[in-house]
Amino acid sequence: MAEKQVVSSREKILDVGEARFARRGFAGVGLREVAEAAELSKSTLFHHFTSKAALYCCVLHRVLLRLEESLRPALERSGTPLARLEGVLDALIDVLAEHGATSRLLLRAIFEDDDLPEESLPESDALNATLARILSSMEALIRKGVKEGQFRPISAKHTVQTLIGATVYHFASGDFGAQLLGQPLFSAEAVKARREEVKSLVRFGLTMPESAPAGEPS
Amino acid sequence: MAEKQVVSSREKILDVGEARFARRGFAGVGLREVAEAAELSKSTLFHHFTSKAALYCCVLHRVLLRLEESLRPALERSGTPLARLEGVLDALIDVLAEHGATSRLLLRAIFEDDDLPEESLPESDALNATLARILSSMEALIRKGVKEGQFRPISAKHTVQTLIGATVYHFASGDFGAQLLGQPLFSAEAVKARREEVKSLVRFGLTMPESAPAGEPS
DNA sequence: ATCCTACCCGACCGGTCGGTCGGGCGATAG
DNA sequence: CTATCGCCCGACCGACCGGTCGGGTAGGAT
Repeated sequence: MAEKQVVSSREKILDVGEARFARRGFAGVGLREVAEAAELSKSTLFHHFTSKAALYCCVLHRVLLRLEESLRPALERSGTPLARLEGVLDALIDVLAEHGATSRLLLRAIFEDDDLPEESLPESDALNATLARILSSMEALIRKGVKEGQFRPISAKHTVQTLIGATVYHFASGDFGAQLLGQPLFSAEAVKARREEVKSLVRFGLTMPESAPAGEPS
Repeated sequence: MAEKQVVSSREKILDVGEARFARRGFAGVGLREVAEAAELSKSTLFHHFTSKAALYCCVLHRVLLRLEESLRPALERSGTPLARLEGVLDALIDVLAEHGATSRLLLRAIFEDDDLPEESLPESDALNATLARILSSMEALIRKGVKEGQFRPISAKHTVQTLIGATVYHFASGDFGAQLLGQPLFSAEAVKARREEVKSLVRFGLTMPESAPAGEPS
């Protein structure tokens, strides 16, 4: 018998932790709340996880592993880099849309460097390795293909949200985002590059007709 | 005498709160920590603010007011909508780059709906009104101008970060983001529109030469 | 029957949380 | 002089925090 119950206690704790941490963040969630929602005693949490921080890392790691698994087929499929990248983004969007908590968790993990204590748990190391794997494969894909494409419409609301989102996100990323980018986020070069990029996105977004042809009659 | 000291206690509390809340979030900051950093007693915090939530709202509101003030000249300047919007984004980038805490605070305010207790403080209402003002004026500007523009280079790293950032941000926005967008974030139409938008951004980003001509010789 | 292991629990620990209370201090008004 | 007011403080509160402890229970191996 592989599983003791319909769903193991460990998985149930991770499920609850994923939902709770996504909604209120690391500091905002109490272990009593998690235990109660998982229909377990708080002591049992410490039987499965060594600390609250370890539980948090395990939750994040499971999310990243699930994400990697969802992206892998698209990454390994044959075809042009553009088609493969679009497939990856399709898969990314699908998995984010399916699990509402995933993106919140990722965003927190990316821009909340200070949630966890400074010491690095073994769980956090495994987590970072998985994240690095995902990012490097996507970056390699982008770096490989330089193609031209045709435009697609974006509504004004989508445009403003994307611009604000991308910009706020950029500067909100902190040390973690700087690590992704490979240079300090607030350096003069980075600010200048960001500015040019946003201007380009604006010009790009504004070339799109505002009415959406894809469904949505309202 | 308008000011009692070089900087009033109230402003000092707001300064400390801004930095701390940006770094660790609402639940992650204790009032003792704030009081100590502001060189005041914790009791004094409650003399100036009715509760921790009220203090948090006042911090956010001050940030938004400062942001609105920075954007106003660019918004009111004459010129084409494209030039004005670029000026607004310039100002936005400048203010975000200058105050590192601002963007983190904004991101939290946008995607952490559950940080604050459910009841709406009077402070939070004023805050939401200011946010709505800023967003509507930017959206009106975008909606007004549909122009074509020339491209600017984006590096692969910038591209992947923007794509991930914009996408994660989109799905991380939750109820607050759905309010910005005017429709549910996870509806089939929204997912489809988002997918098309991201594809367009990919094609757009990939048409850019990867070497940057604008300064930056390294 | 005995032992071991995995799993789970209630009770409890020291410490910290947001928030309250009564009073002290200095300036201004009468 | 006293009264008042804005500002500030130390001491304190009940509730809750993350984490520990000793014990209980079921099952598989011997």
